[in-house]
Amino acid sequence: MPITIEDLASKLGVSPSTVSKALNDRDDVSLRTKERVRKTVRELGYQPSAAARNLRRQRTDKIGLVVNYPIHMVRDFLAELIPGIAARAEQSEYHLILYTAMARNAERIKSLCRSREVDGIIVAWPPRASETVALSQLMTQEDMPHVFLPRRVPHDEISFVAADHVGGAKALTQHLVDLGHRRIGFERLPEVYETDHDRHAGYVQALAAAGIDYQPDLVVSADSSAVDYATRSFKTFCALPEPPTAILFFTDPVAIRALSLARQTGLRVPQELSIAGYDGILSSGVTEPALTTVWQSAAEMGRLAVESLLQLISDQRGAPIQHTLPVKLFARASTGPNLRG
Amino acid sequence: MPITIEDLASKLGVSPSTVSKALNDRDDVSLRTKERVRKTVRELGYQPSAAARNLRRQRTDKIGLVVNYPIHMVRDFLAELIPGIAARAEQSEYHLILYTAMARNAERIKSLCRSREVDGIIVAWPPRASETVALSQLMTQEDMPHVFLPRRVPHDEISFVAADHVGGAKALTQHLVDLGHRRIGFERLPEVYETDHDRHAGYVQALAAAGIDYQPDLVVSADSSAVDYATRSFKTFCALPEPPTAILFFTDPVAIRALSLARQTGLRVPQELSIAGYDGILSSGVTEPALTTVWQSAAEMGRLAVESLLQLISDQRGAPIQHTLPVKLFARASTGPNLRG
DNA sequence: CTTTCTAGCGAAATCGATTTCGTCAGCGCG
DNA sequence: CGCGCTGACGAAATCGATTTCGCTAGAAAG
Repeated sequence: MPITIEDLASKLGVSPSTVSKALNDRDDVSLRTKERVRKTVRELGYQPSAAARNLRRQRTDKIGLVVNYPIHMVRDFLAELIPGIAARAEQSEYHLILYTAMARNAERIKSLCRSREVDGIIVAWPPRASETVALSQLMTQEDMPHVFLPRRVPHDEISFVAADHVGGAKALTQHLVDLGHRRIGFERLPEVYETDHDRHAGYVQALAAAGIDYQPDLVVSADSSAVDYATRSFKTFCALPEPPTAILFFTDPVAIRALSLARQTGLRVPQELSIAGYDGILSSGVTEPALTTVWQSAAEMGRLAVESLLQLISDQRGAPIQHTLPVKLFARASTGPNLRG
Repeated sequence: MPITIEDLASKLGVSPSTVSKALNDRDDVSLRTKERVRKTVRELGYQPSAAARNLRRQRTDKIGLVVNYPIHMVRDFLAELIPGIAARAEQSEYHLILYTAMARNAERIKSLCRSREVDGIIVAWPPRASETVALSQLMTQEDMPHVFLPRRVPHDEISFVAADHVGGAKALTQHLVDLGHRRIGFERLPEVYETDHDRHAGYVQALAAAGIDYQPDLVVSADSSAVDYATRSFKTFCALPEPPTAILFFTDPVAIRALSLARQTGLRVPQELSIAGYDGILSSGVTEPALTTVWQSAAEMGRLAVESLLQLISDQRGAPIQHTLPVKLFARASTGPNLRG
């Protein structure tokens, strides 16, 4: 039903090849003919069939975003990331296709590669390095350019865009040290995650730089399988013989939960306890007191991921691209001077 | 480079047509052959080329989401909407393509229709009914099924999924009336927007039902062009000879801003002033005090939009589908009994 | 005047699937 | 035995663009 290139050609009295070449600005078409073609295209509102050109050109001008994680757990981040990706992609005449229902399913990613419905893939949130490596190998075999997000992958051949979690945790810890804290609690996840490893390293580095001894009992492993592990972690800290005067929680939601637990317990924040989060979700600015946190710009990561991917797509055999973005410290009211010595 | 149907066919010693028919489960292929084909497909990991089948079948199994609005203004809603849409679409083997950079650009929507790269379109946020109608006509001409979101369109032939803003504003107003308020401030937008019209209608209805006279000076038009119109609206309310004891703000962010302005002014919420928002953004639950608001489930709207769209796609000439979803009242701590008589 | 280019165009192949239509073998039936 | 029917398959057309490869006419060169 829509106008085809053939319709156009016969209306102009030329062949379809000429029309195609005119539209793609090849140099074996006269200027006069190009003008005529373009004029008629505008008049008729001709738009080439995406399917036909995809088939012939063997590319689609689309990139895929595979979210390999329960979406509700990363909503805030996605809310920034997706517009960031889409905006940058559209600048280069690419569009974004979303694949959300393929959690941990290598089989589906393989199908996606083979169907060739995208020219490249951004994979978000495979939290373990081992999974990441497996997925990367699979996509490499299928000749599918790809970039991982939002954490580094300890592997030279894999492209990623990550936030600098060493630097982030270090900056937060440093901030607390500057406020006079010396007993700083640190909530961590099981060490299989690179992110946890990095943040812990940042914490350790900042302590060392300040000449503070590392005290293992101030580091609490969150039992993320428990329903309300925020409460659990918080209580563990409070139950210590000598509780910390400041605590770094692993994510903002946990820290926000801790804020209200502290209120319930009658602990004043930040006078009696400083609390900091991590990740800079949208809500963190409006709590009472406002939460100190570090922020990784998801939109910026998305933008960079697209740029890296486009480069991988054009440079057939280019080197992997790895970006580590600085994170920014937001020192707010939930952290304050250590008044307990 | 990837395996084609021809490779498969020659490996099996049958024709491509037979392979295709086997995979599409046609009944002029023997069961034995089907089994053989399926087995080999699994072994080789064959996946049909999306472009080729799109071209031949004249459909793509993809739907487009056109966000016709500055994204940063609707981030919270999008964070819910997009996963809702994607999840429902993927249940039916559809995928979602995002188009964000086509604000107010009918030309680009027309191109999208003609390129046939999607089978249907969900259009989010054309705030004015006139725009909506124009876009709808355009897409109808191009034979492109489409659904609008997230507000009603005053037009019988246009499909949409909307939240019930009359009901929402009514419920909020009623809630305040129940708390003993009789001077209830209402912030509104210019009336060109259906949403504003509906909410105002709900406010008026609730007042009437409670036997309270409508007082024009309690209704403040927000000057949404001003940078900090939240402050402006708030001050206008406070400057009234007889200020309201409760205020309904147009959106949660404005209400959240009002909360902190009230704190600065020394006005206690809710004892001296009740404040309510609208839209149920994620942050609203963590303010101090927690914000009373109404919530429209964006995920649910997305789900419904996809279902409507799929139906429009299959029923070539089906009737338009219109859904108005109830909104839910979240009565929280920012509204309380009227203590000022 | 012949030969050689070159600019500009078109015919046809191509991308990889689906679908239509025709073929053929085998079977049942009169 | 001949006819029609059916089940199973393949050849070829098709979707709508792009790209390769010729072809031709006229200009330039000798």
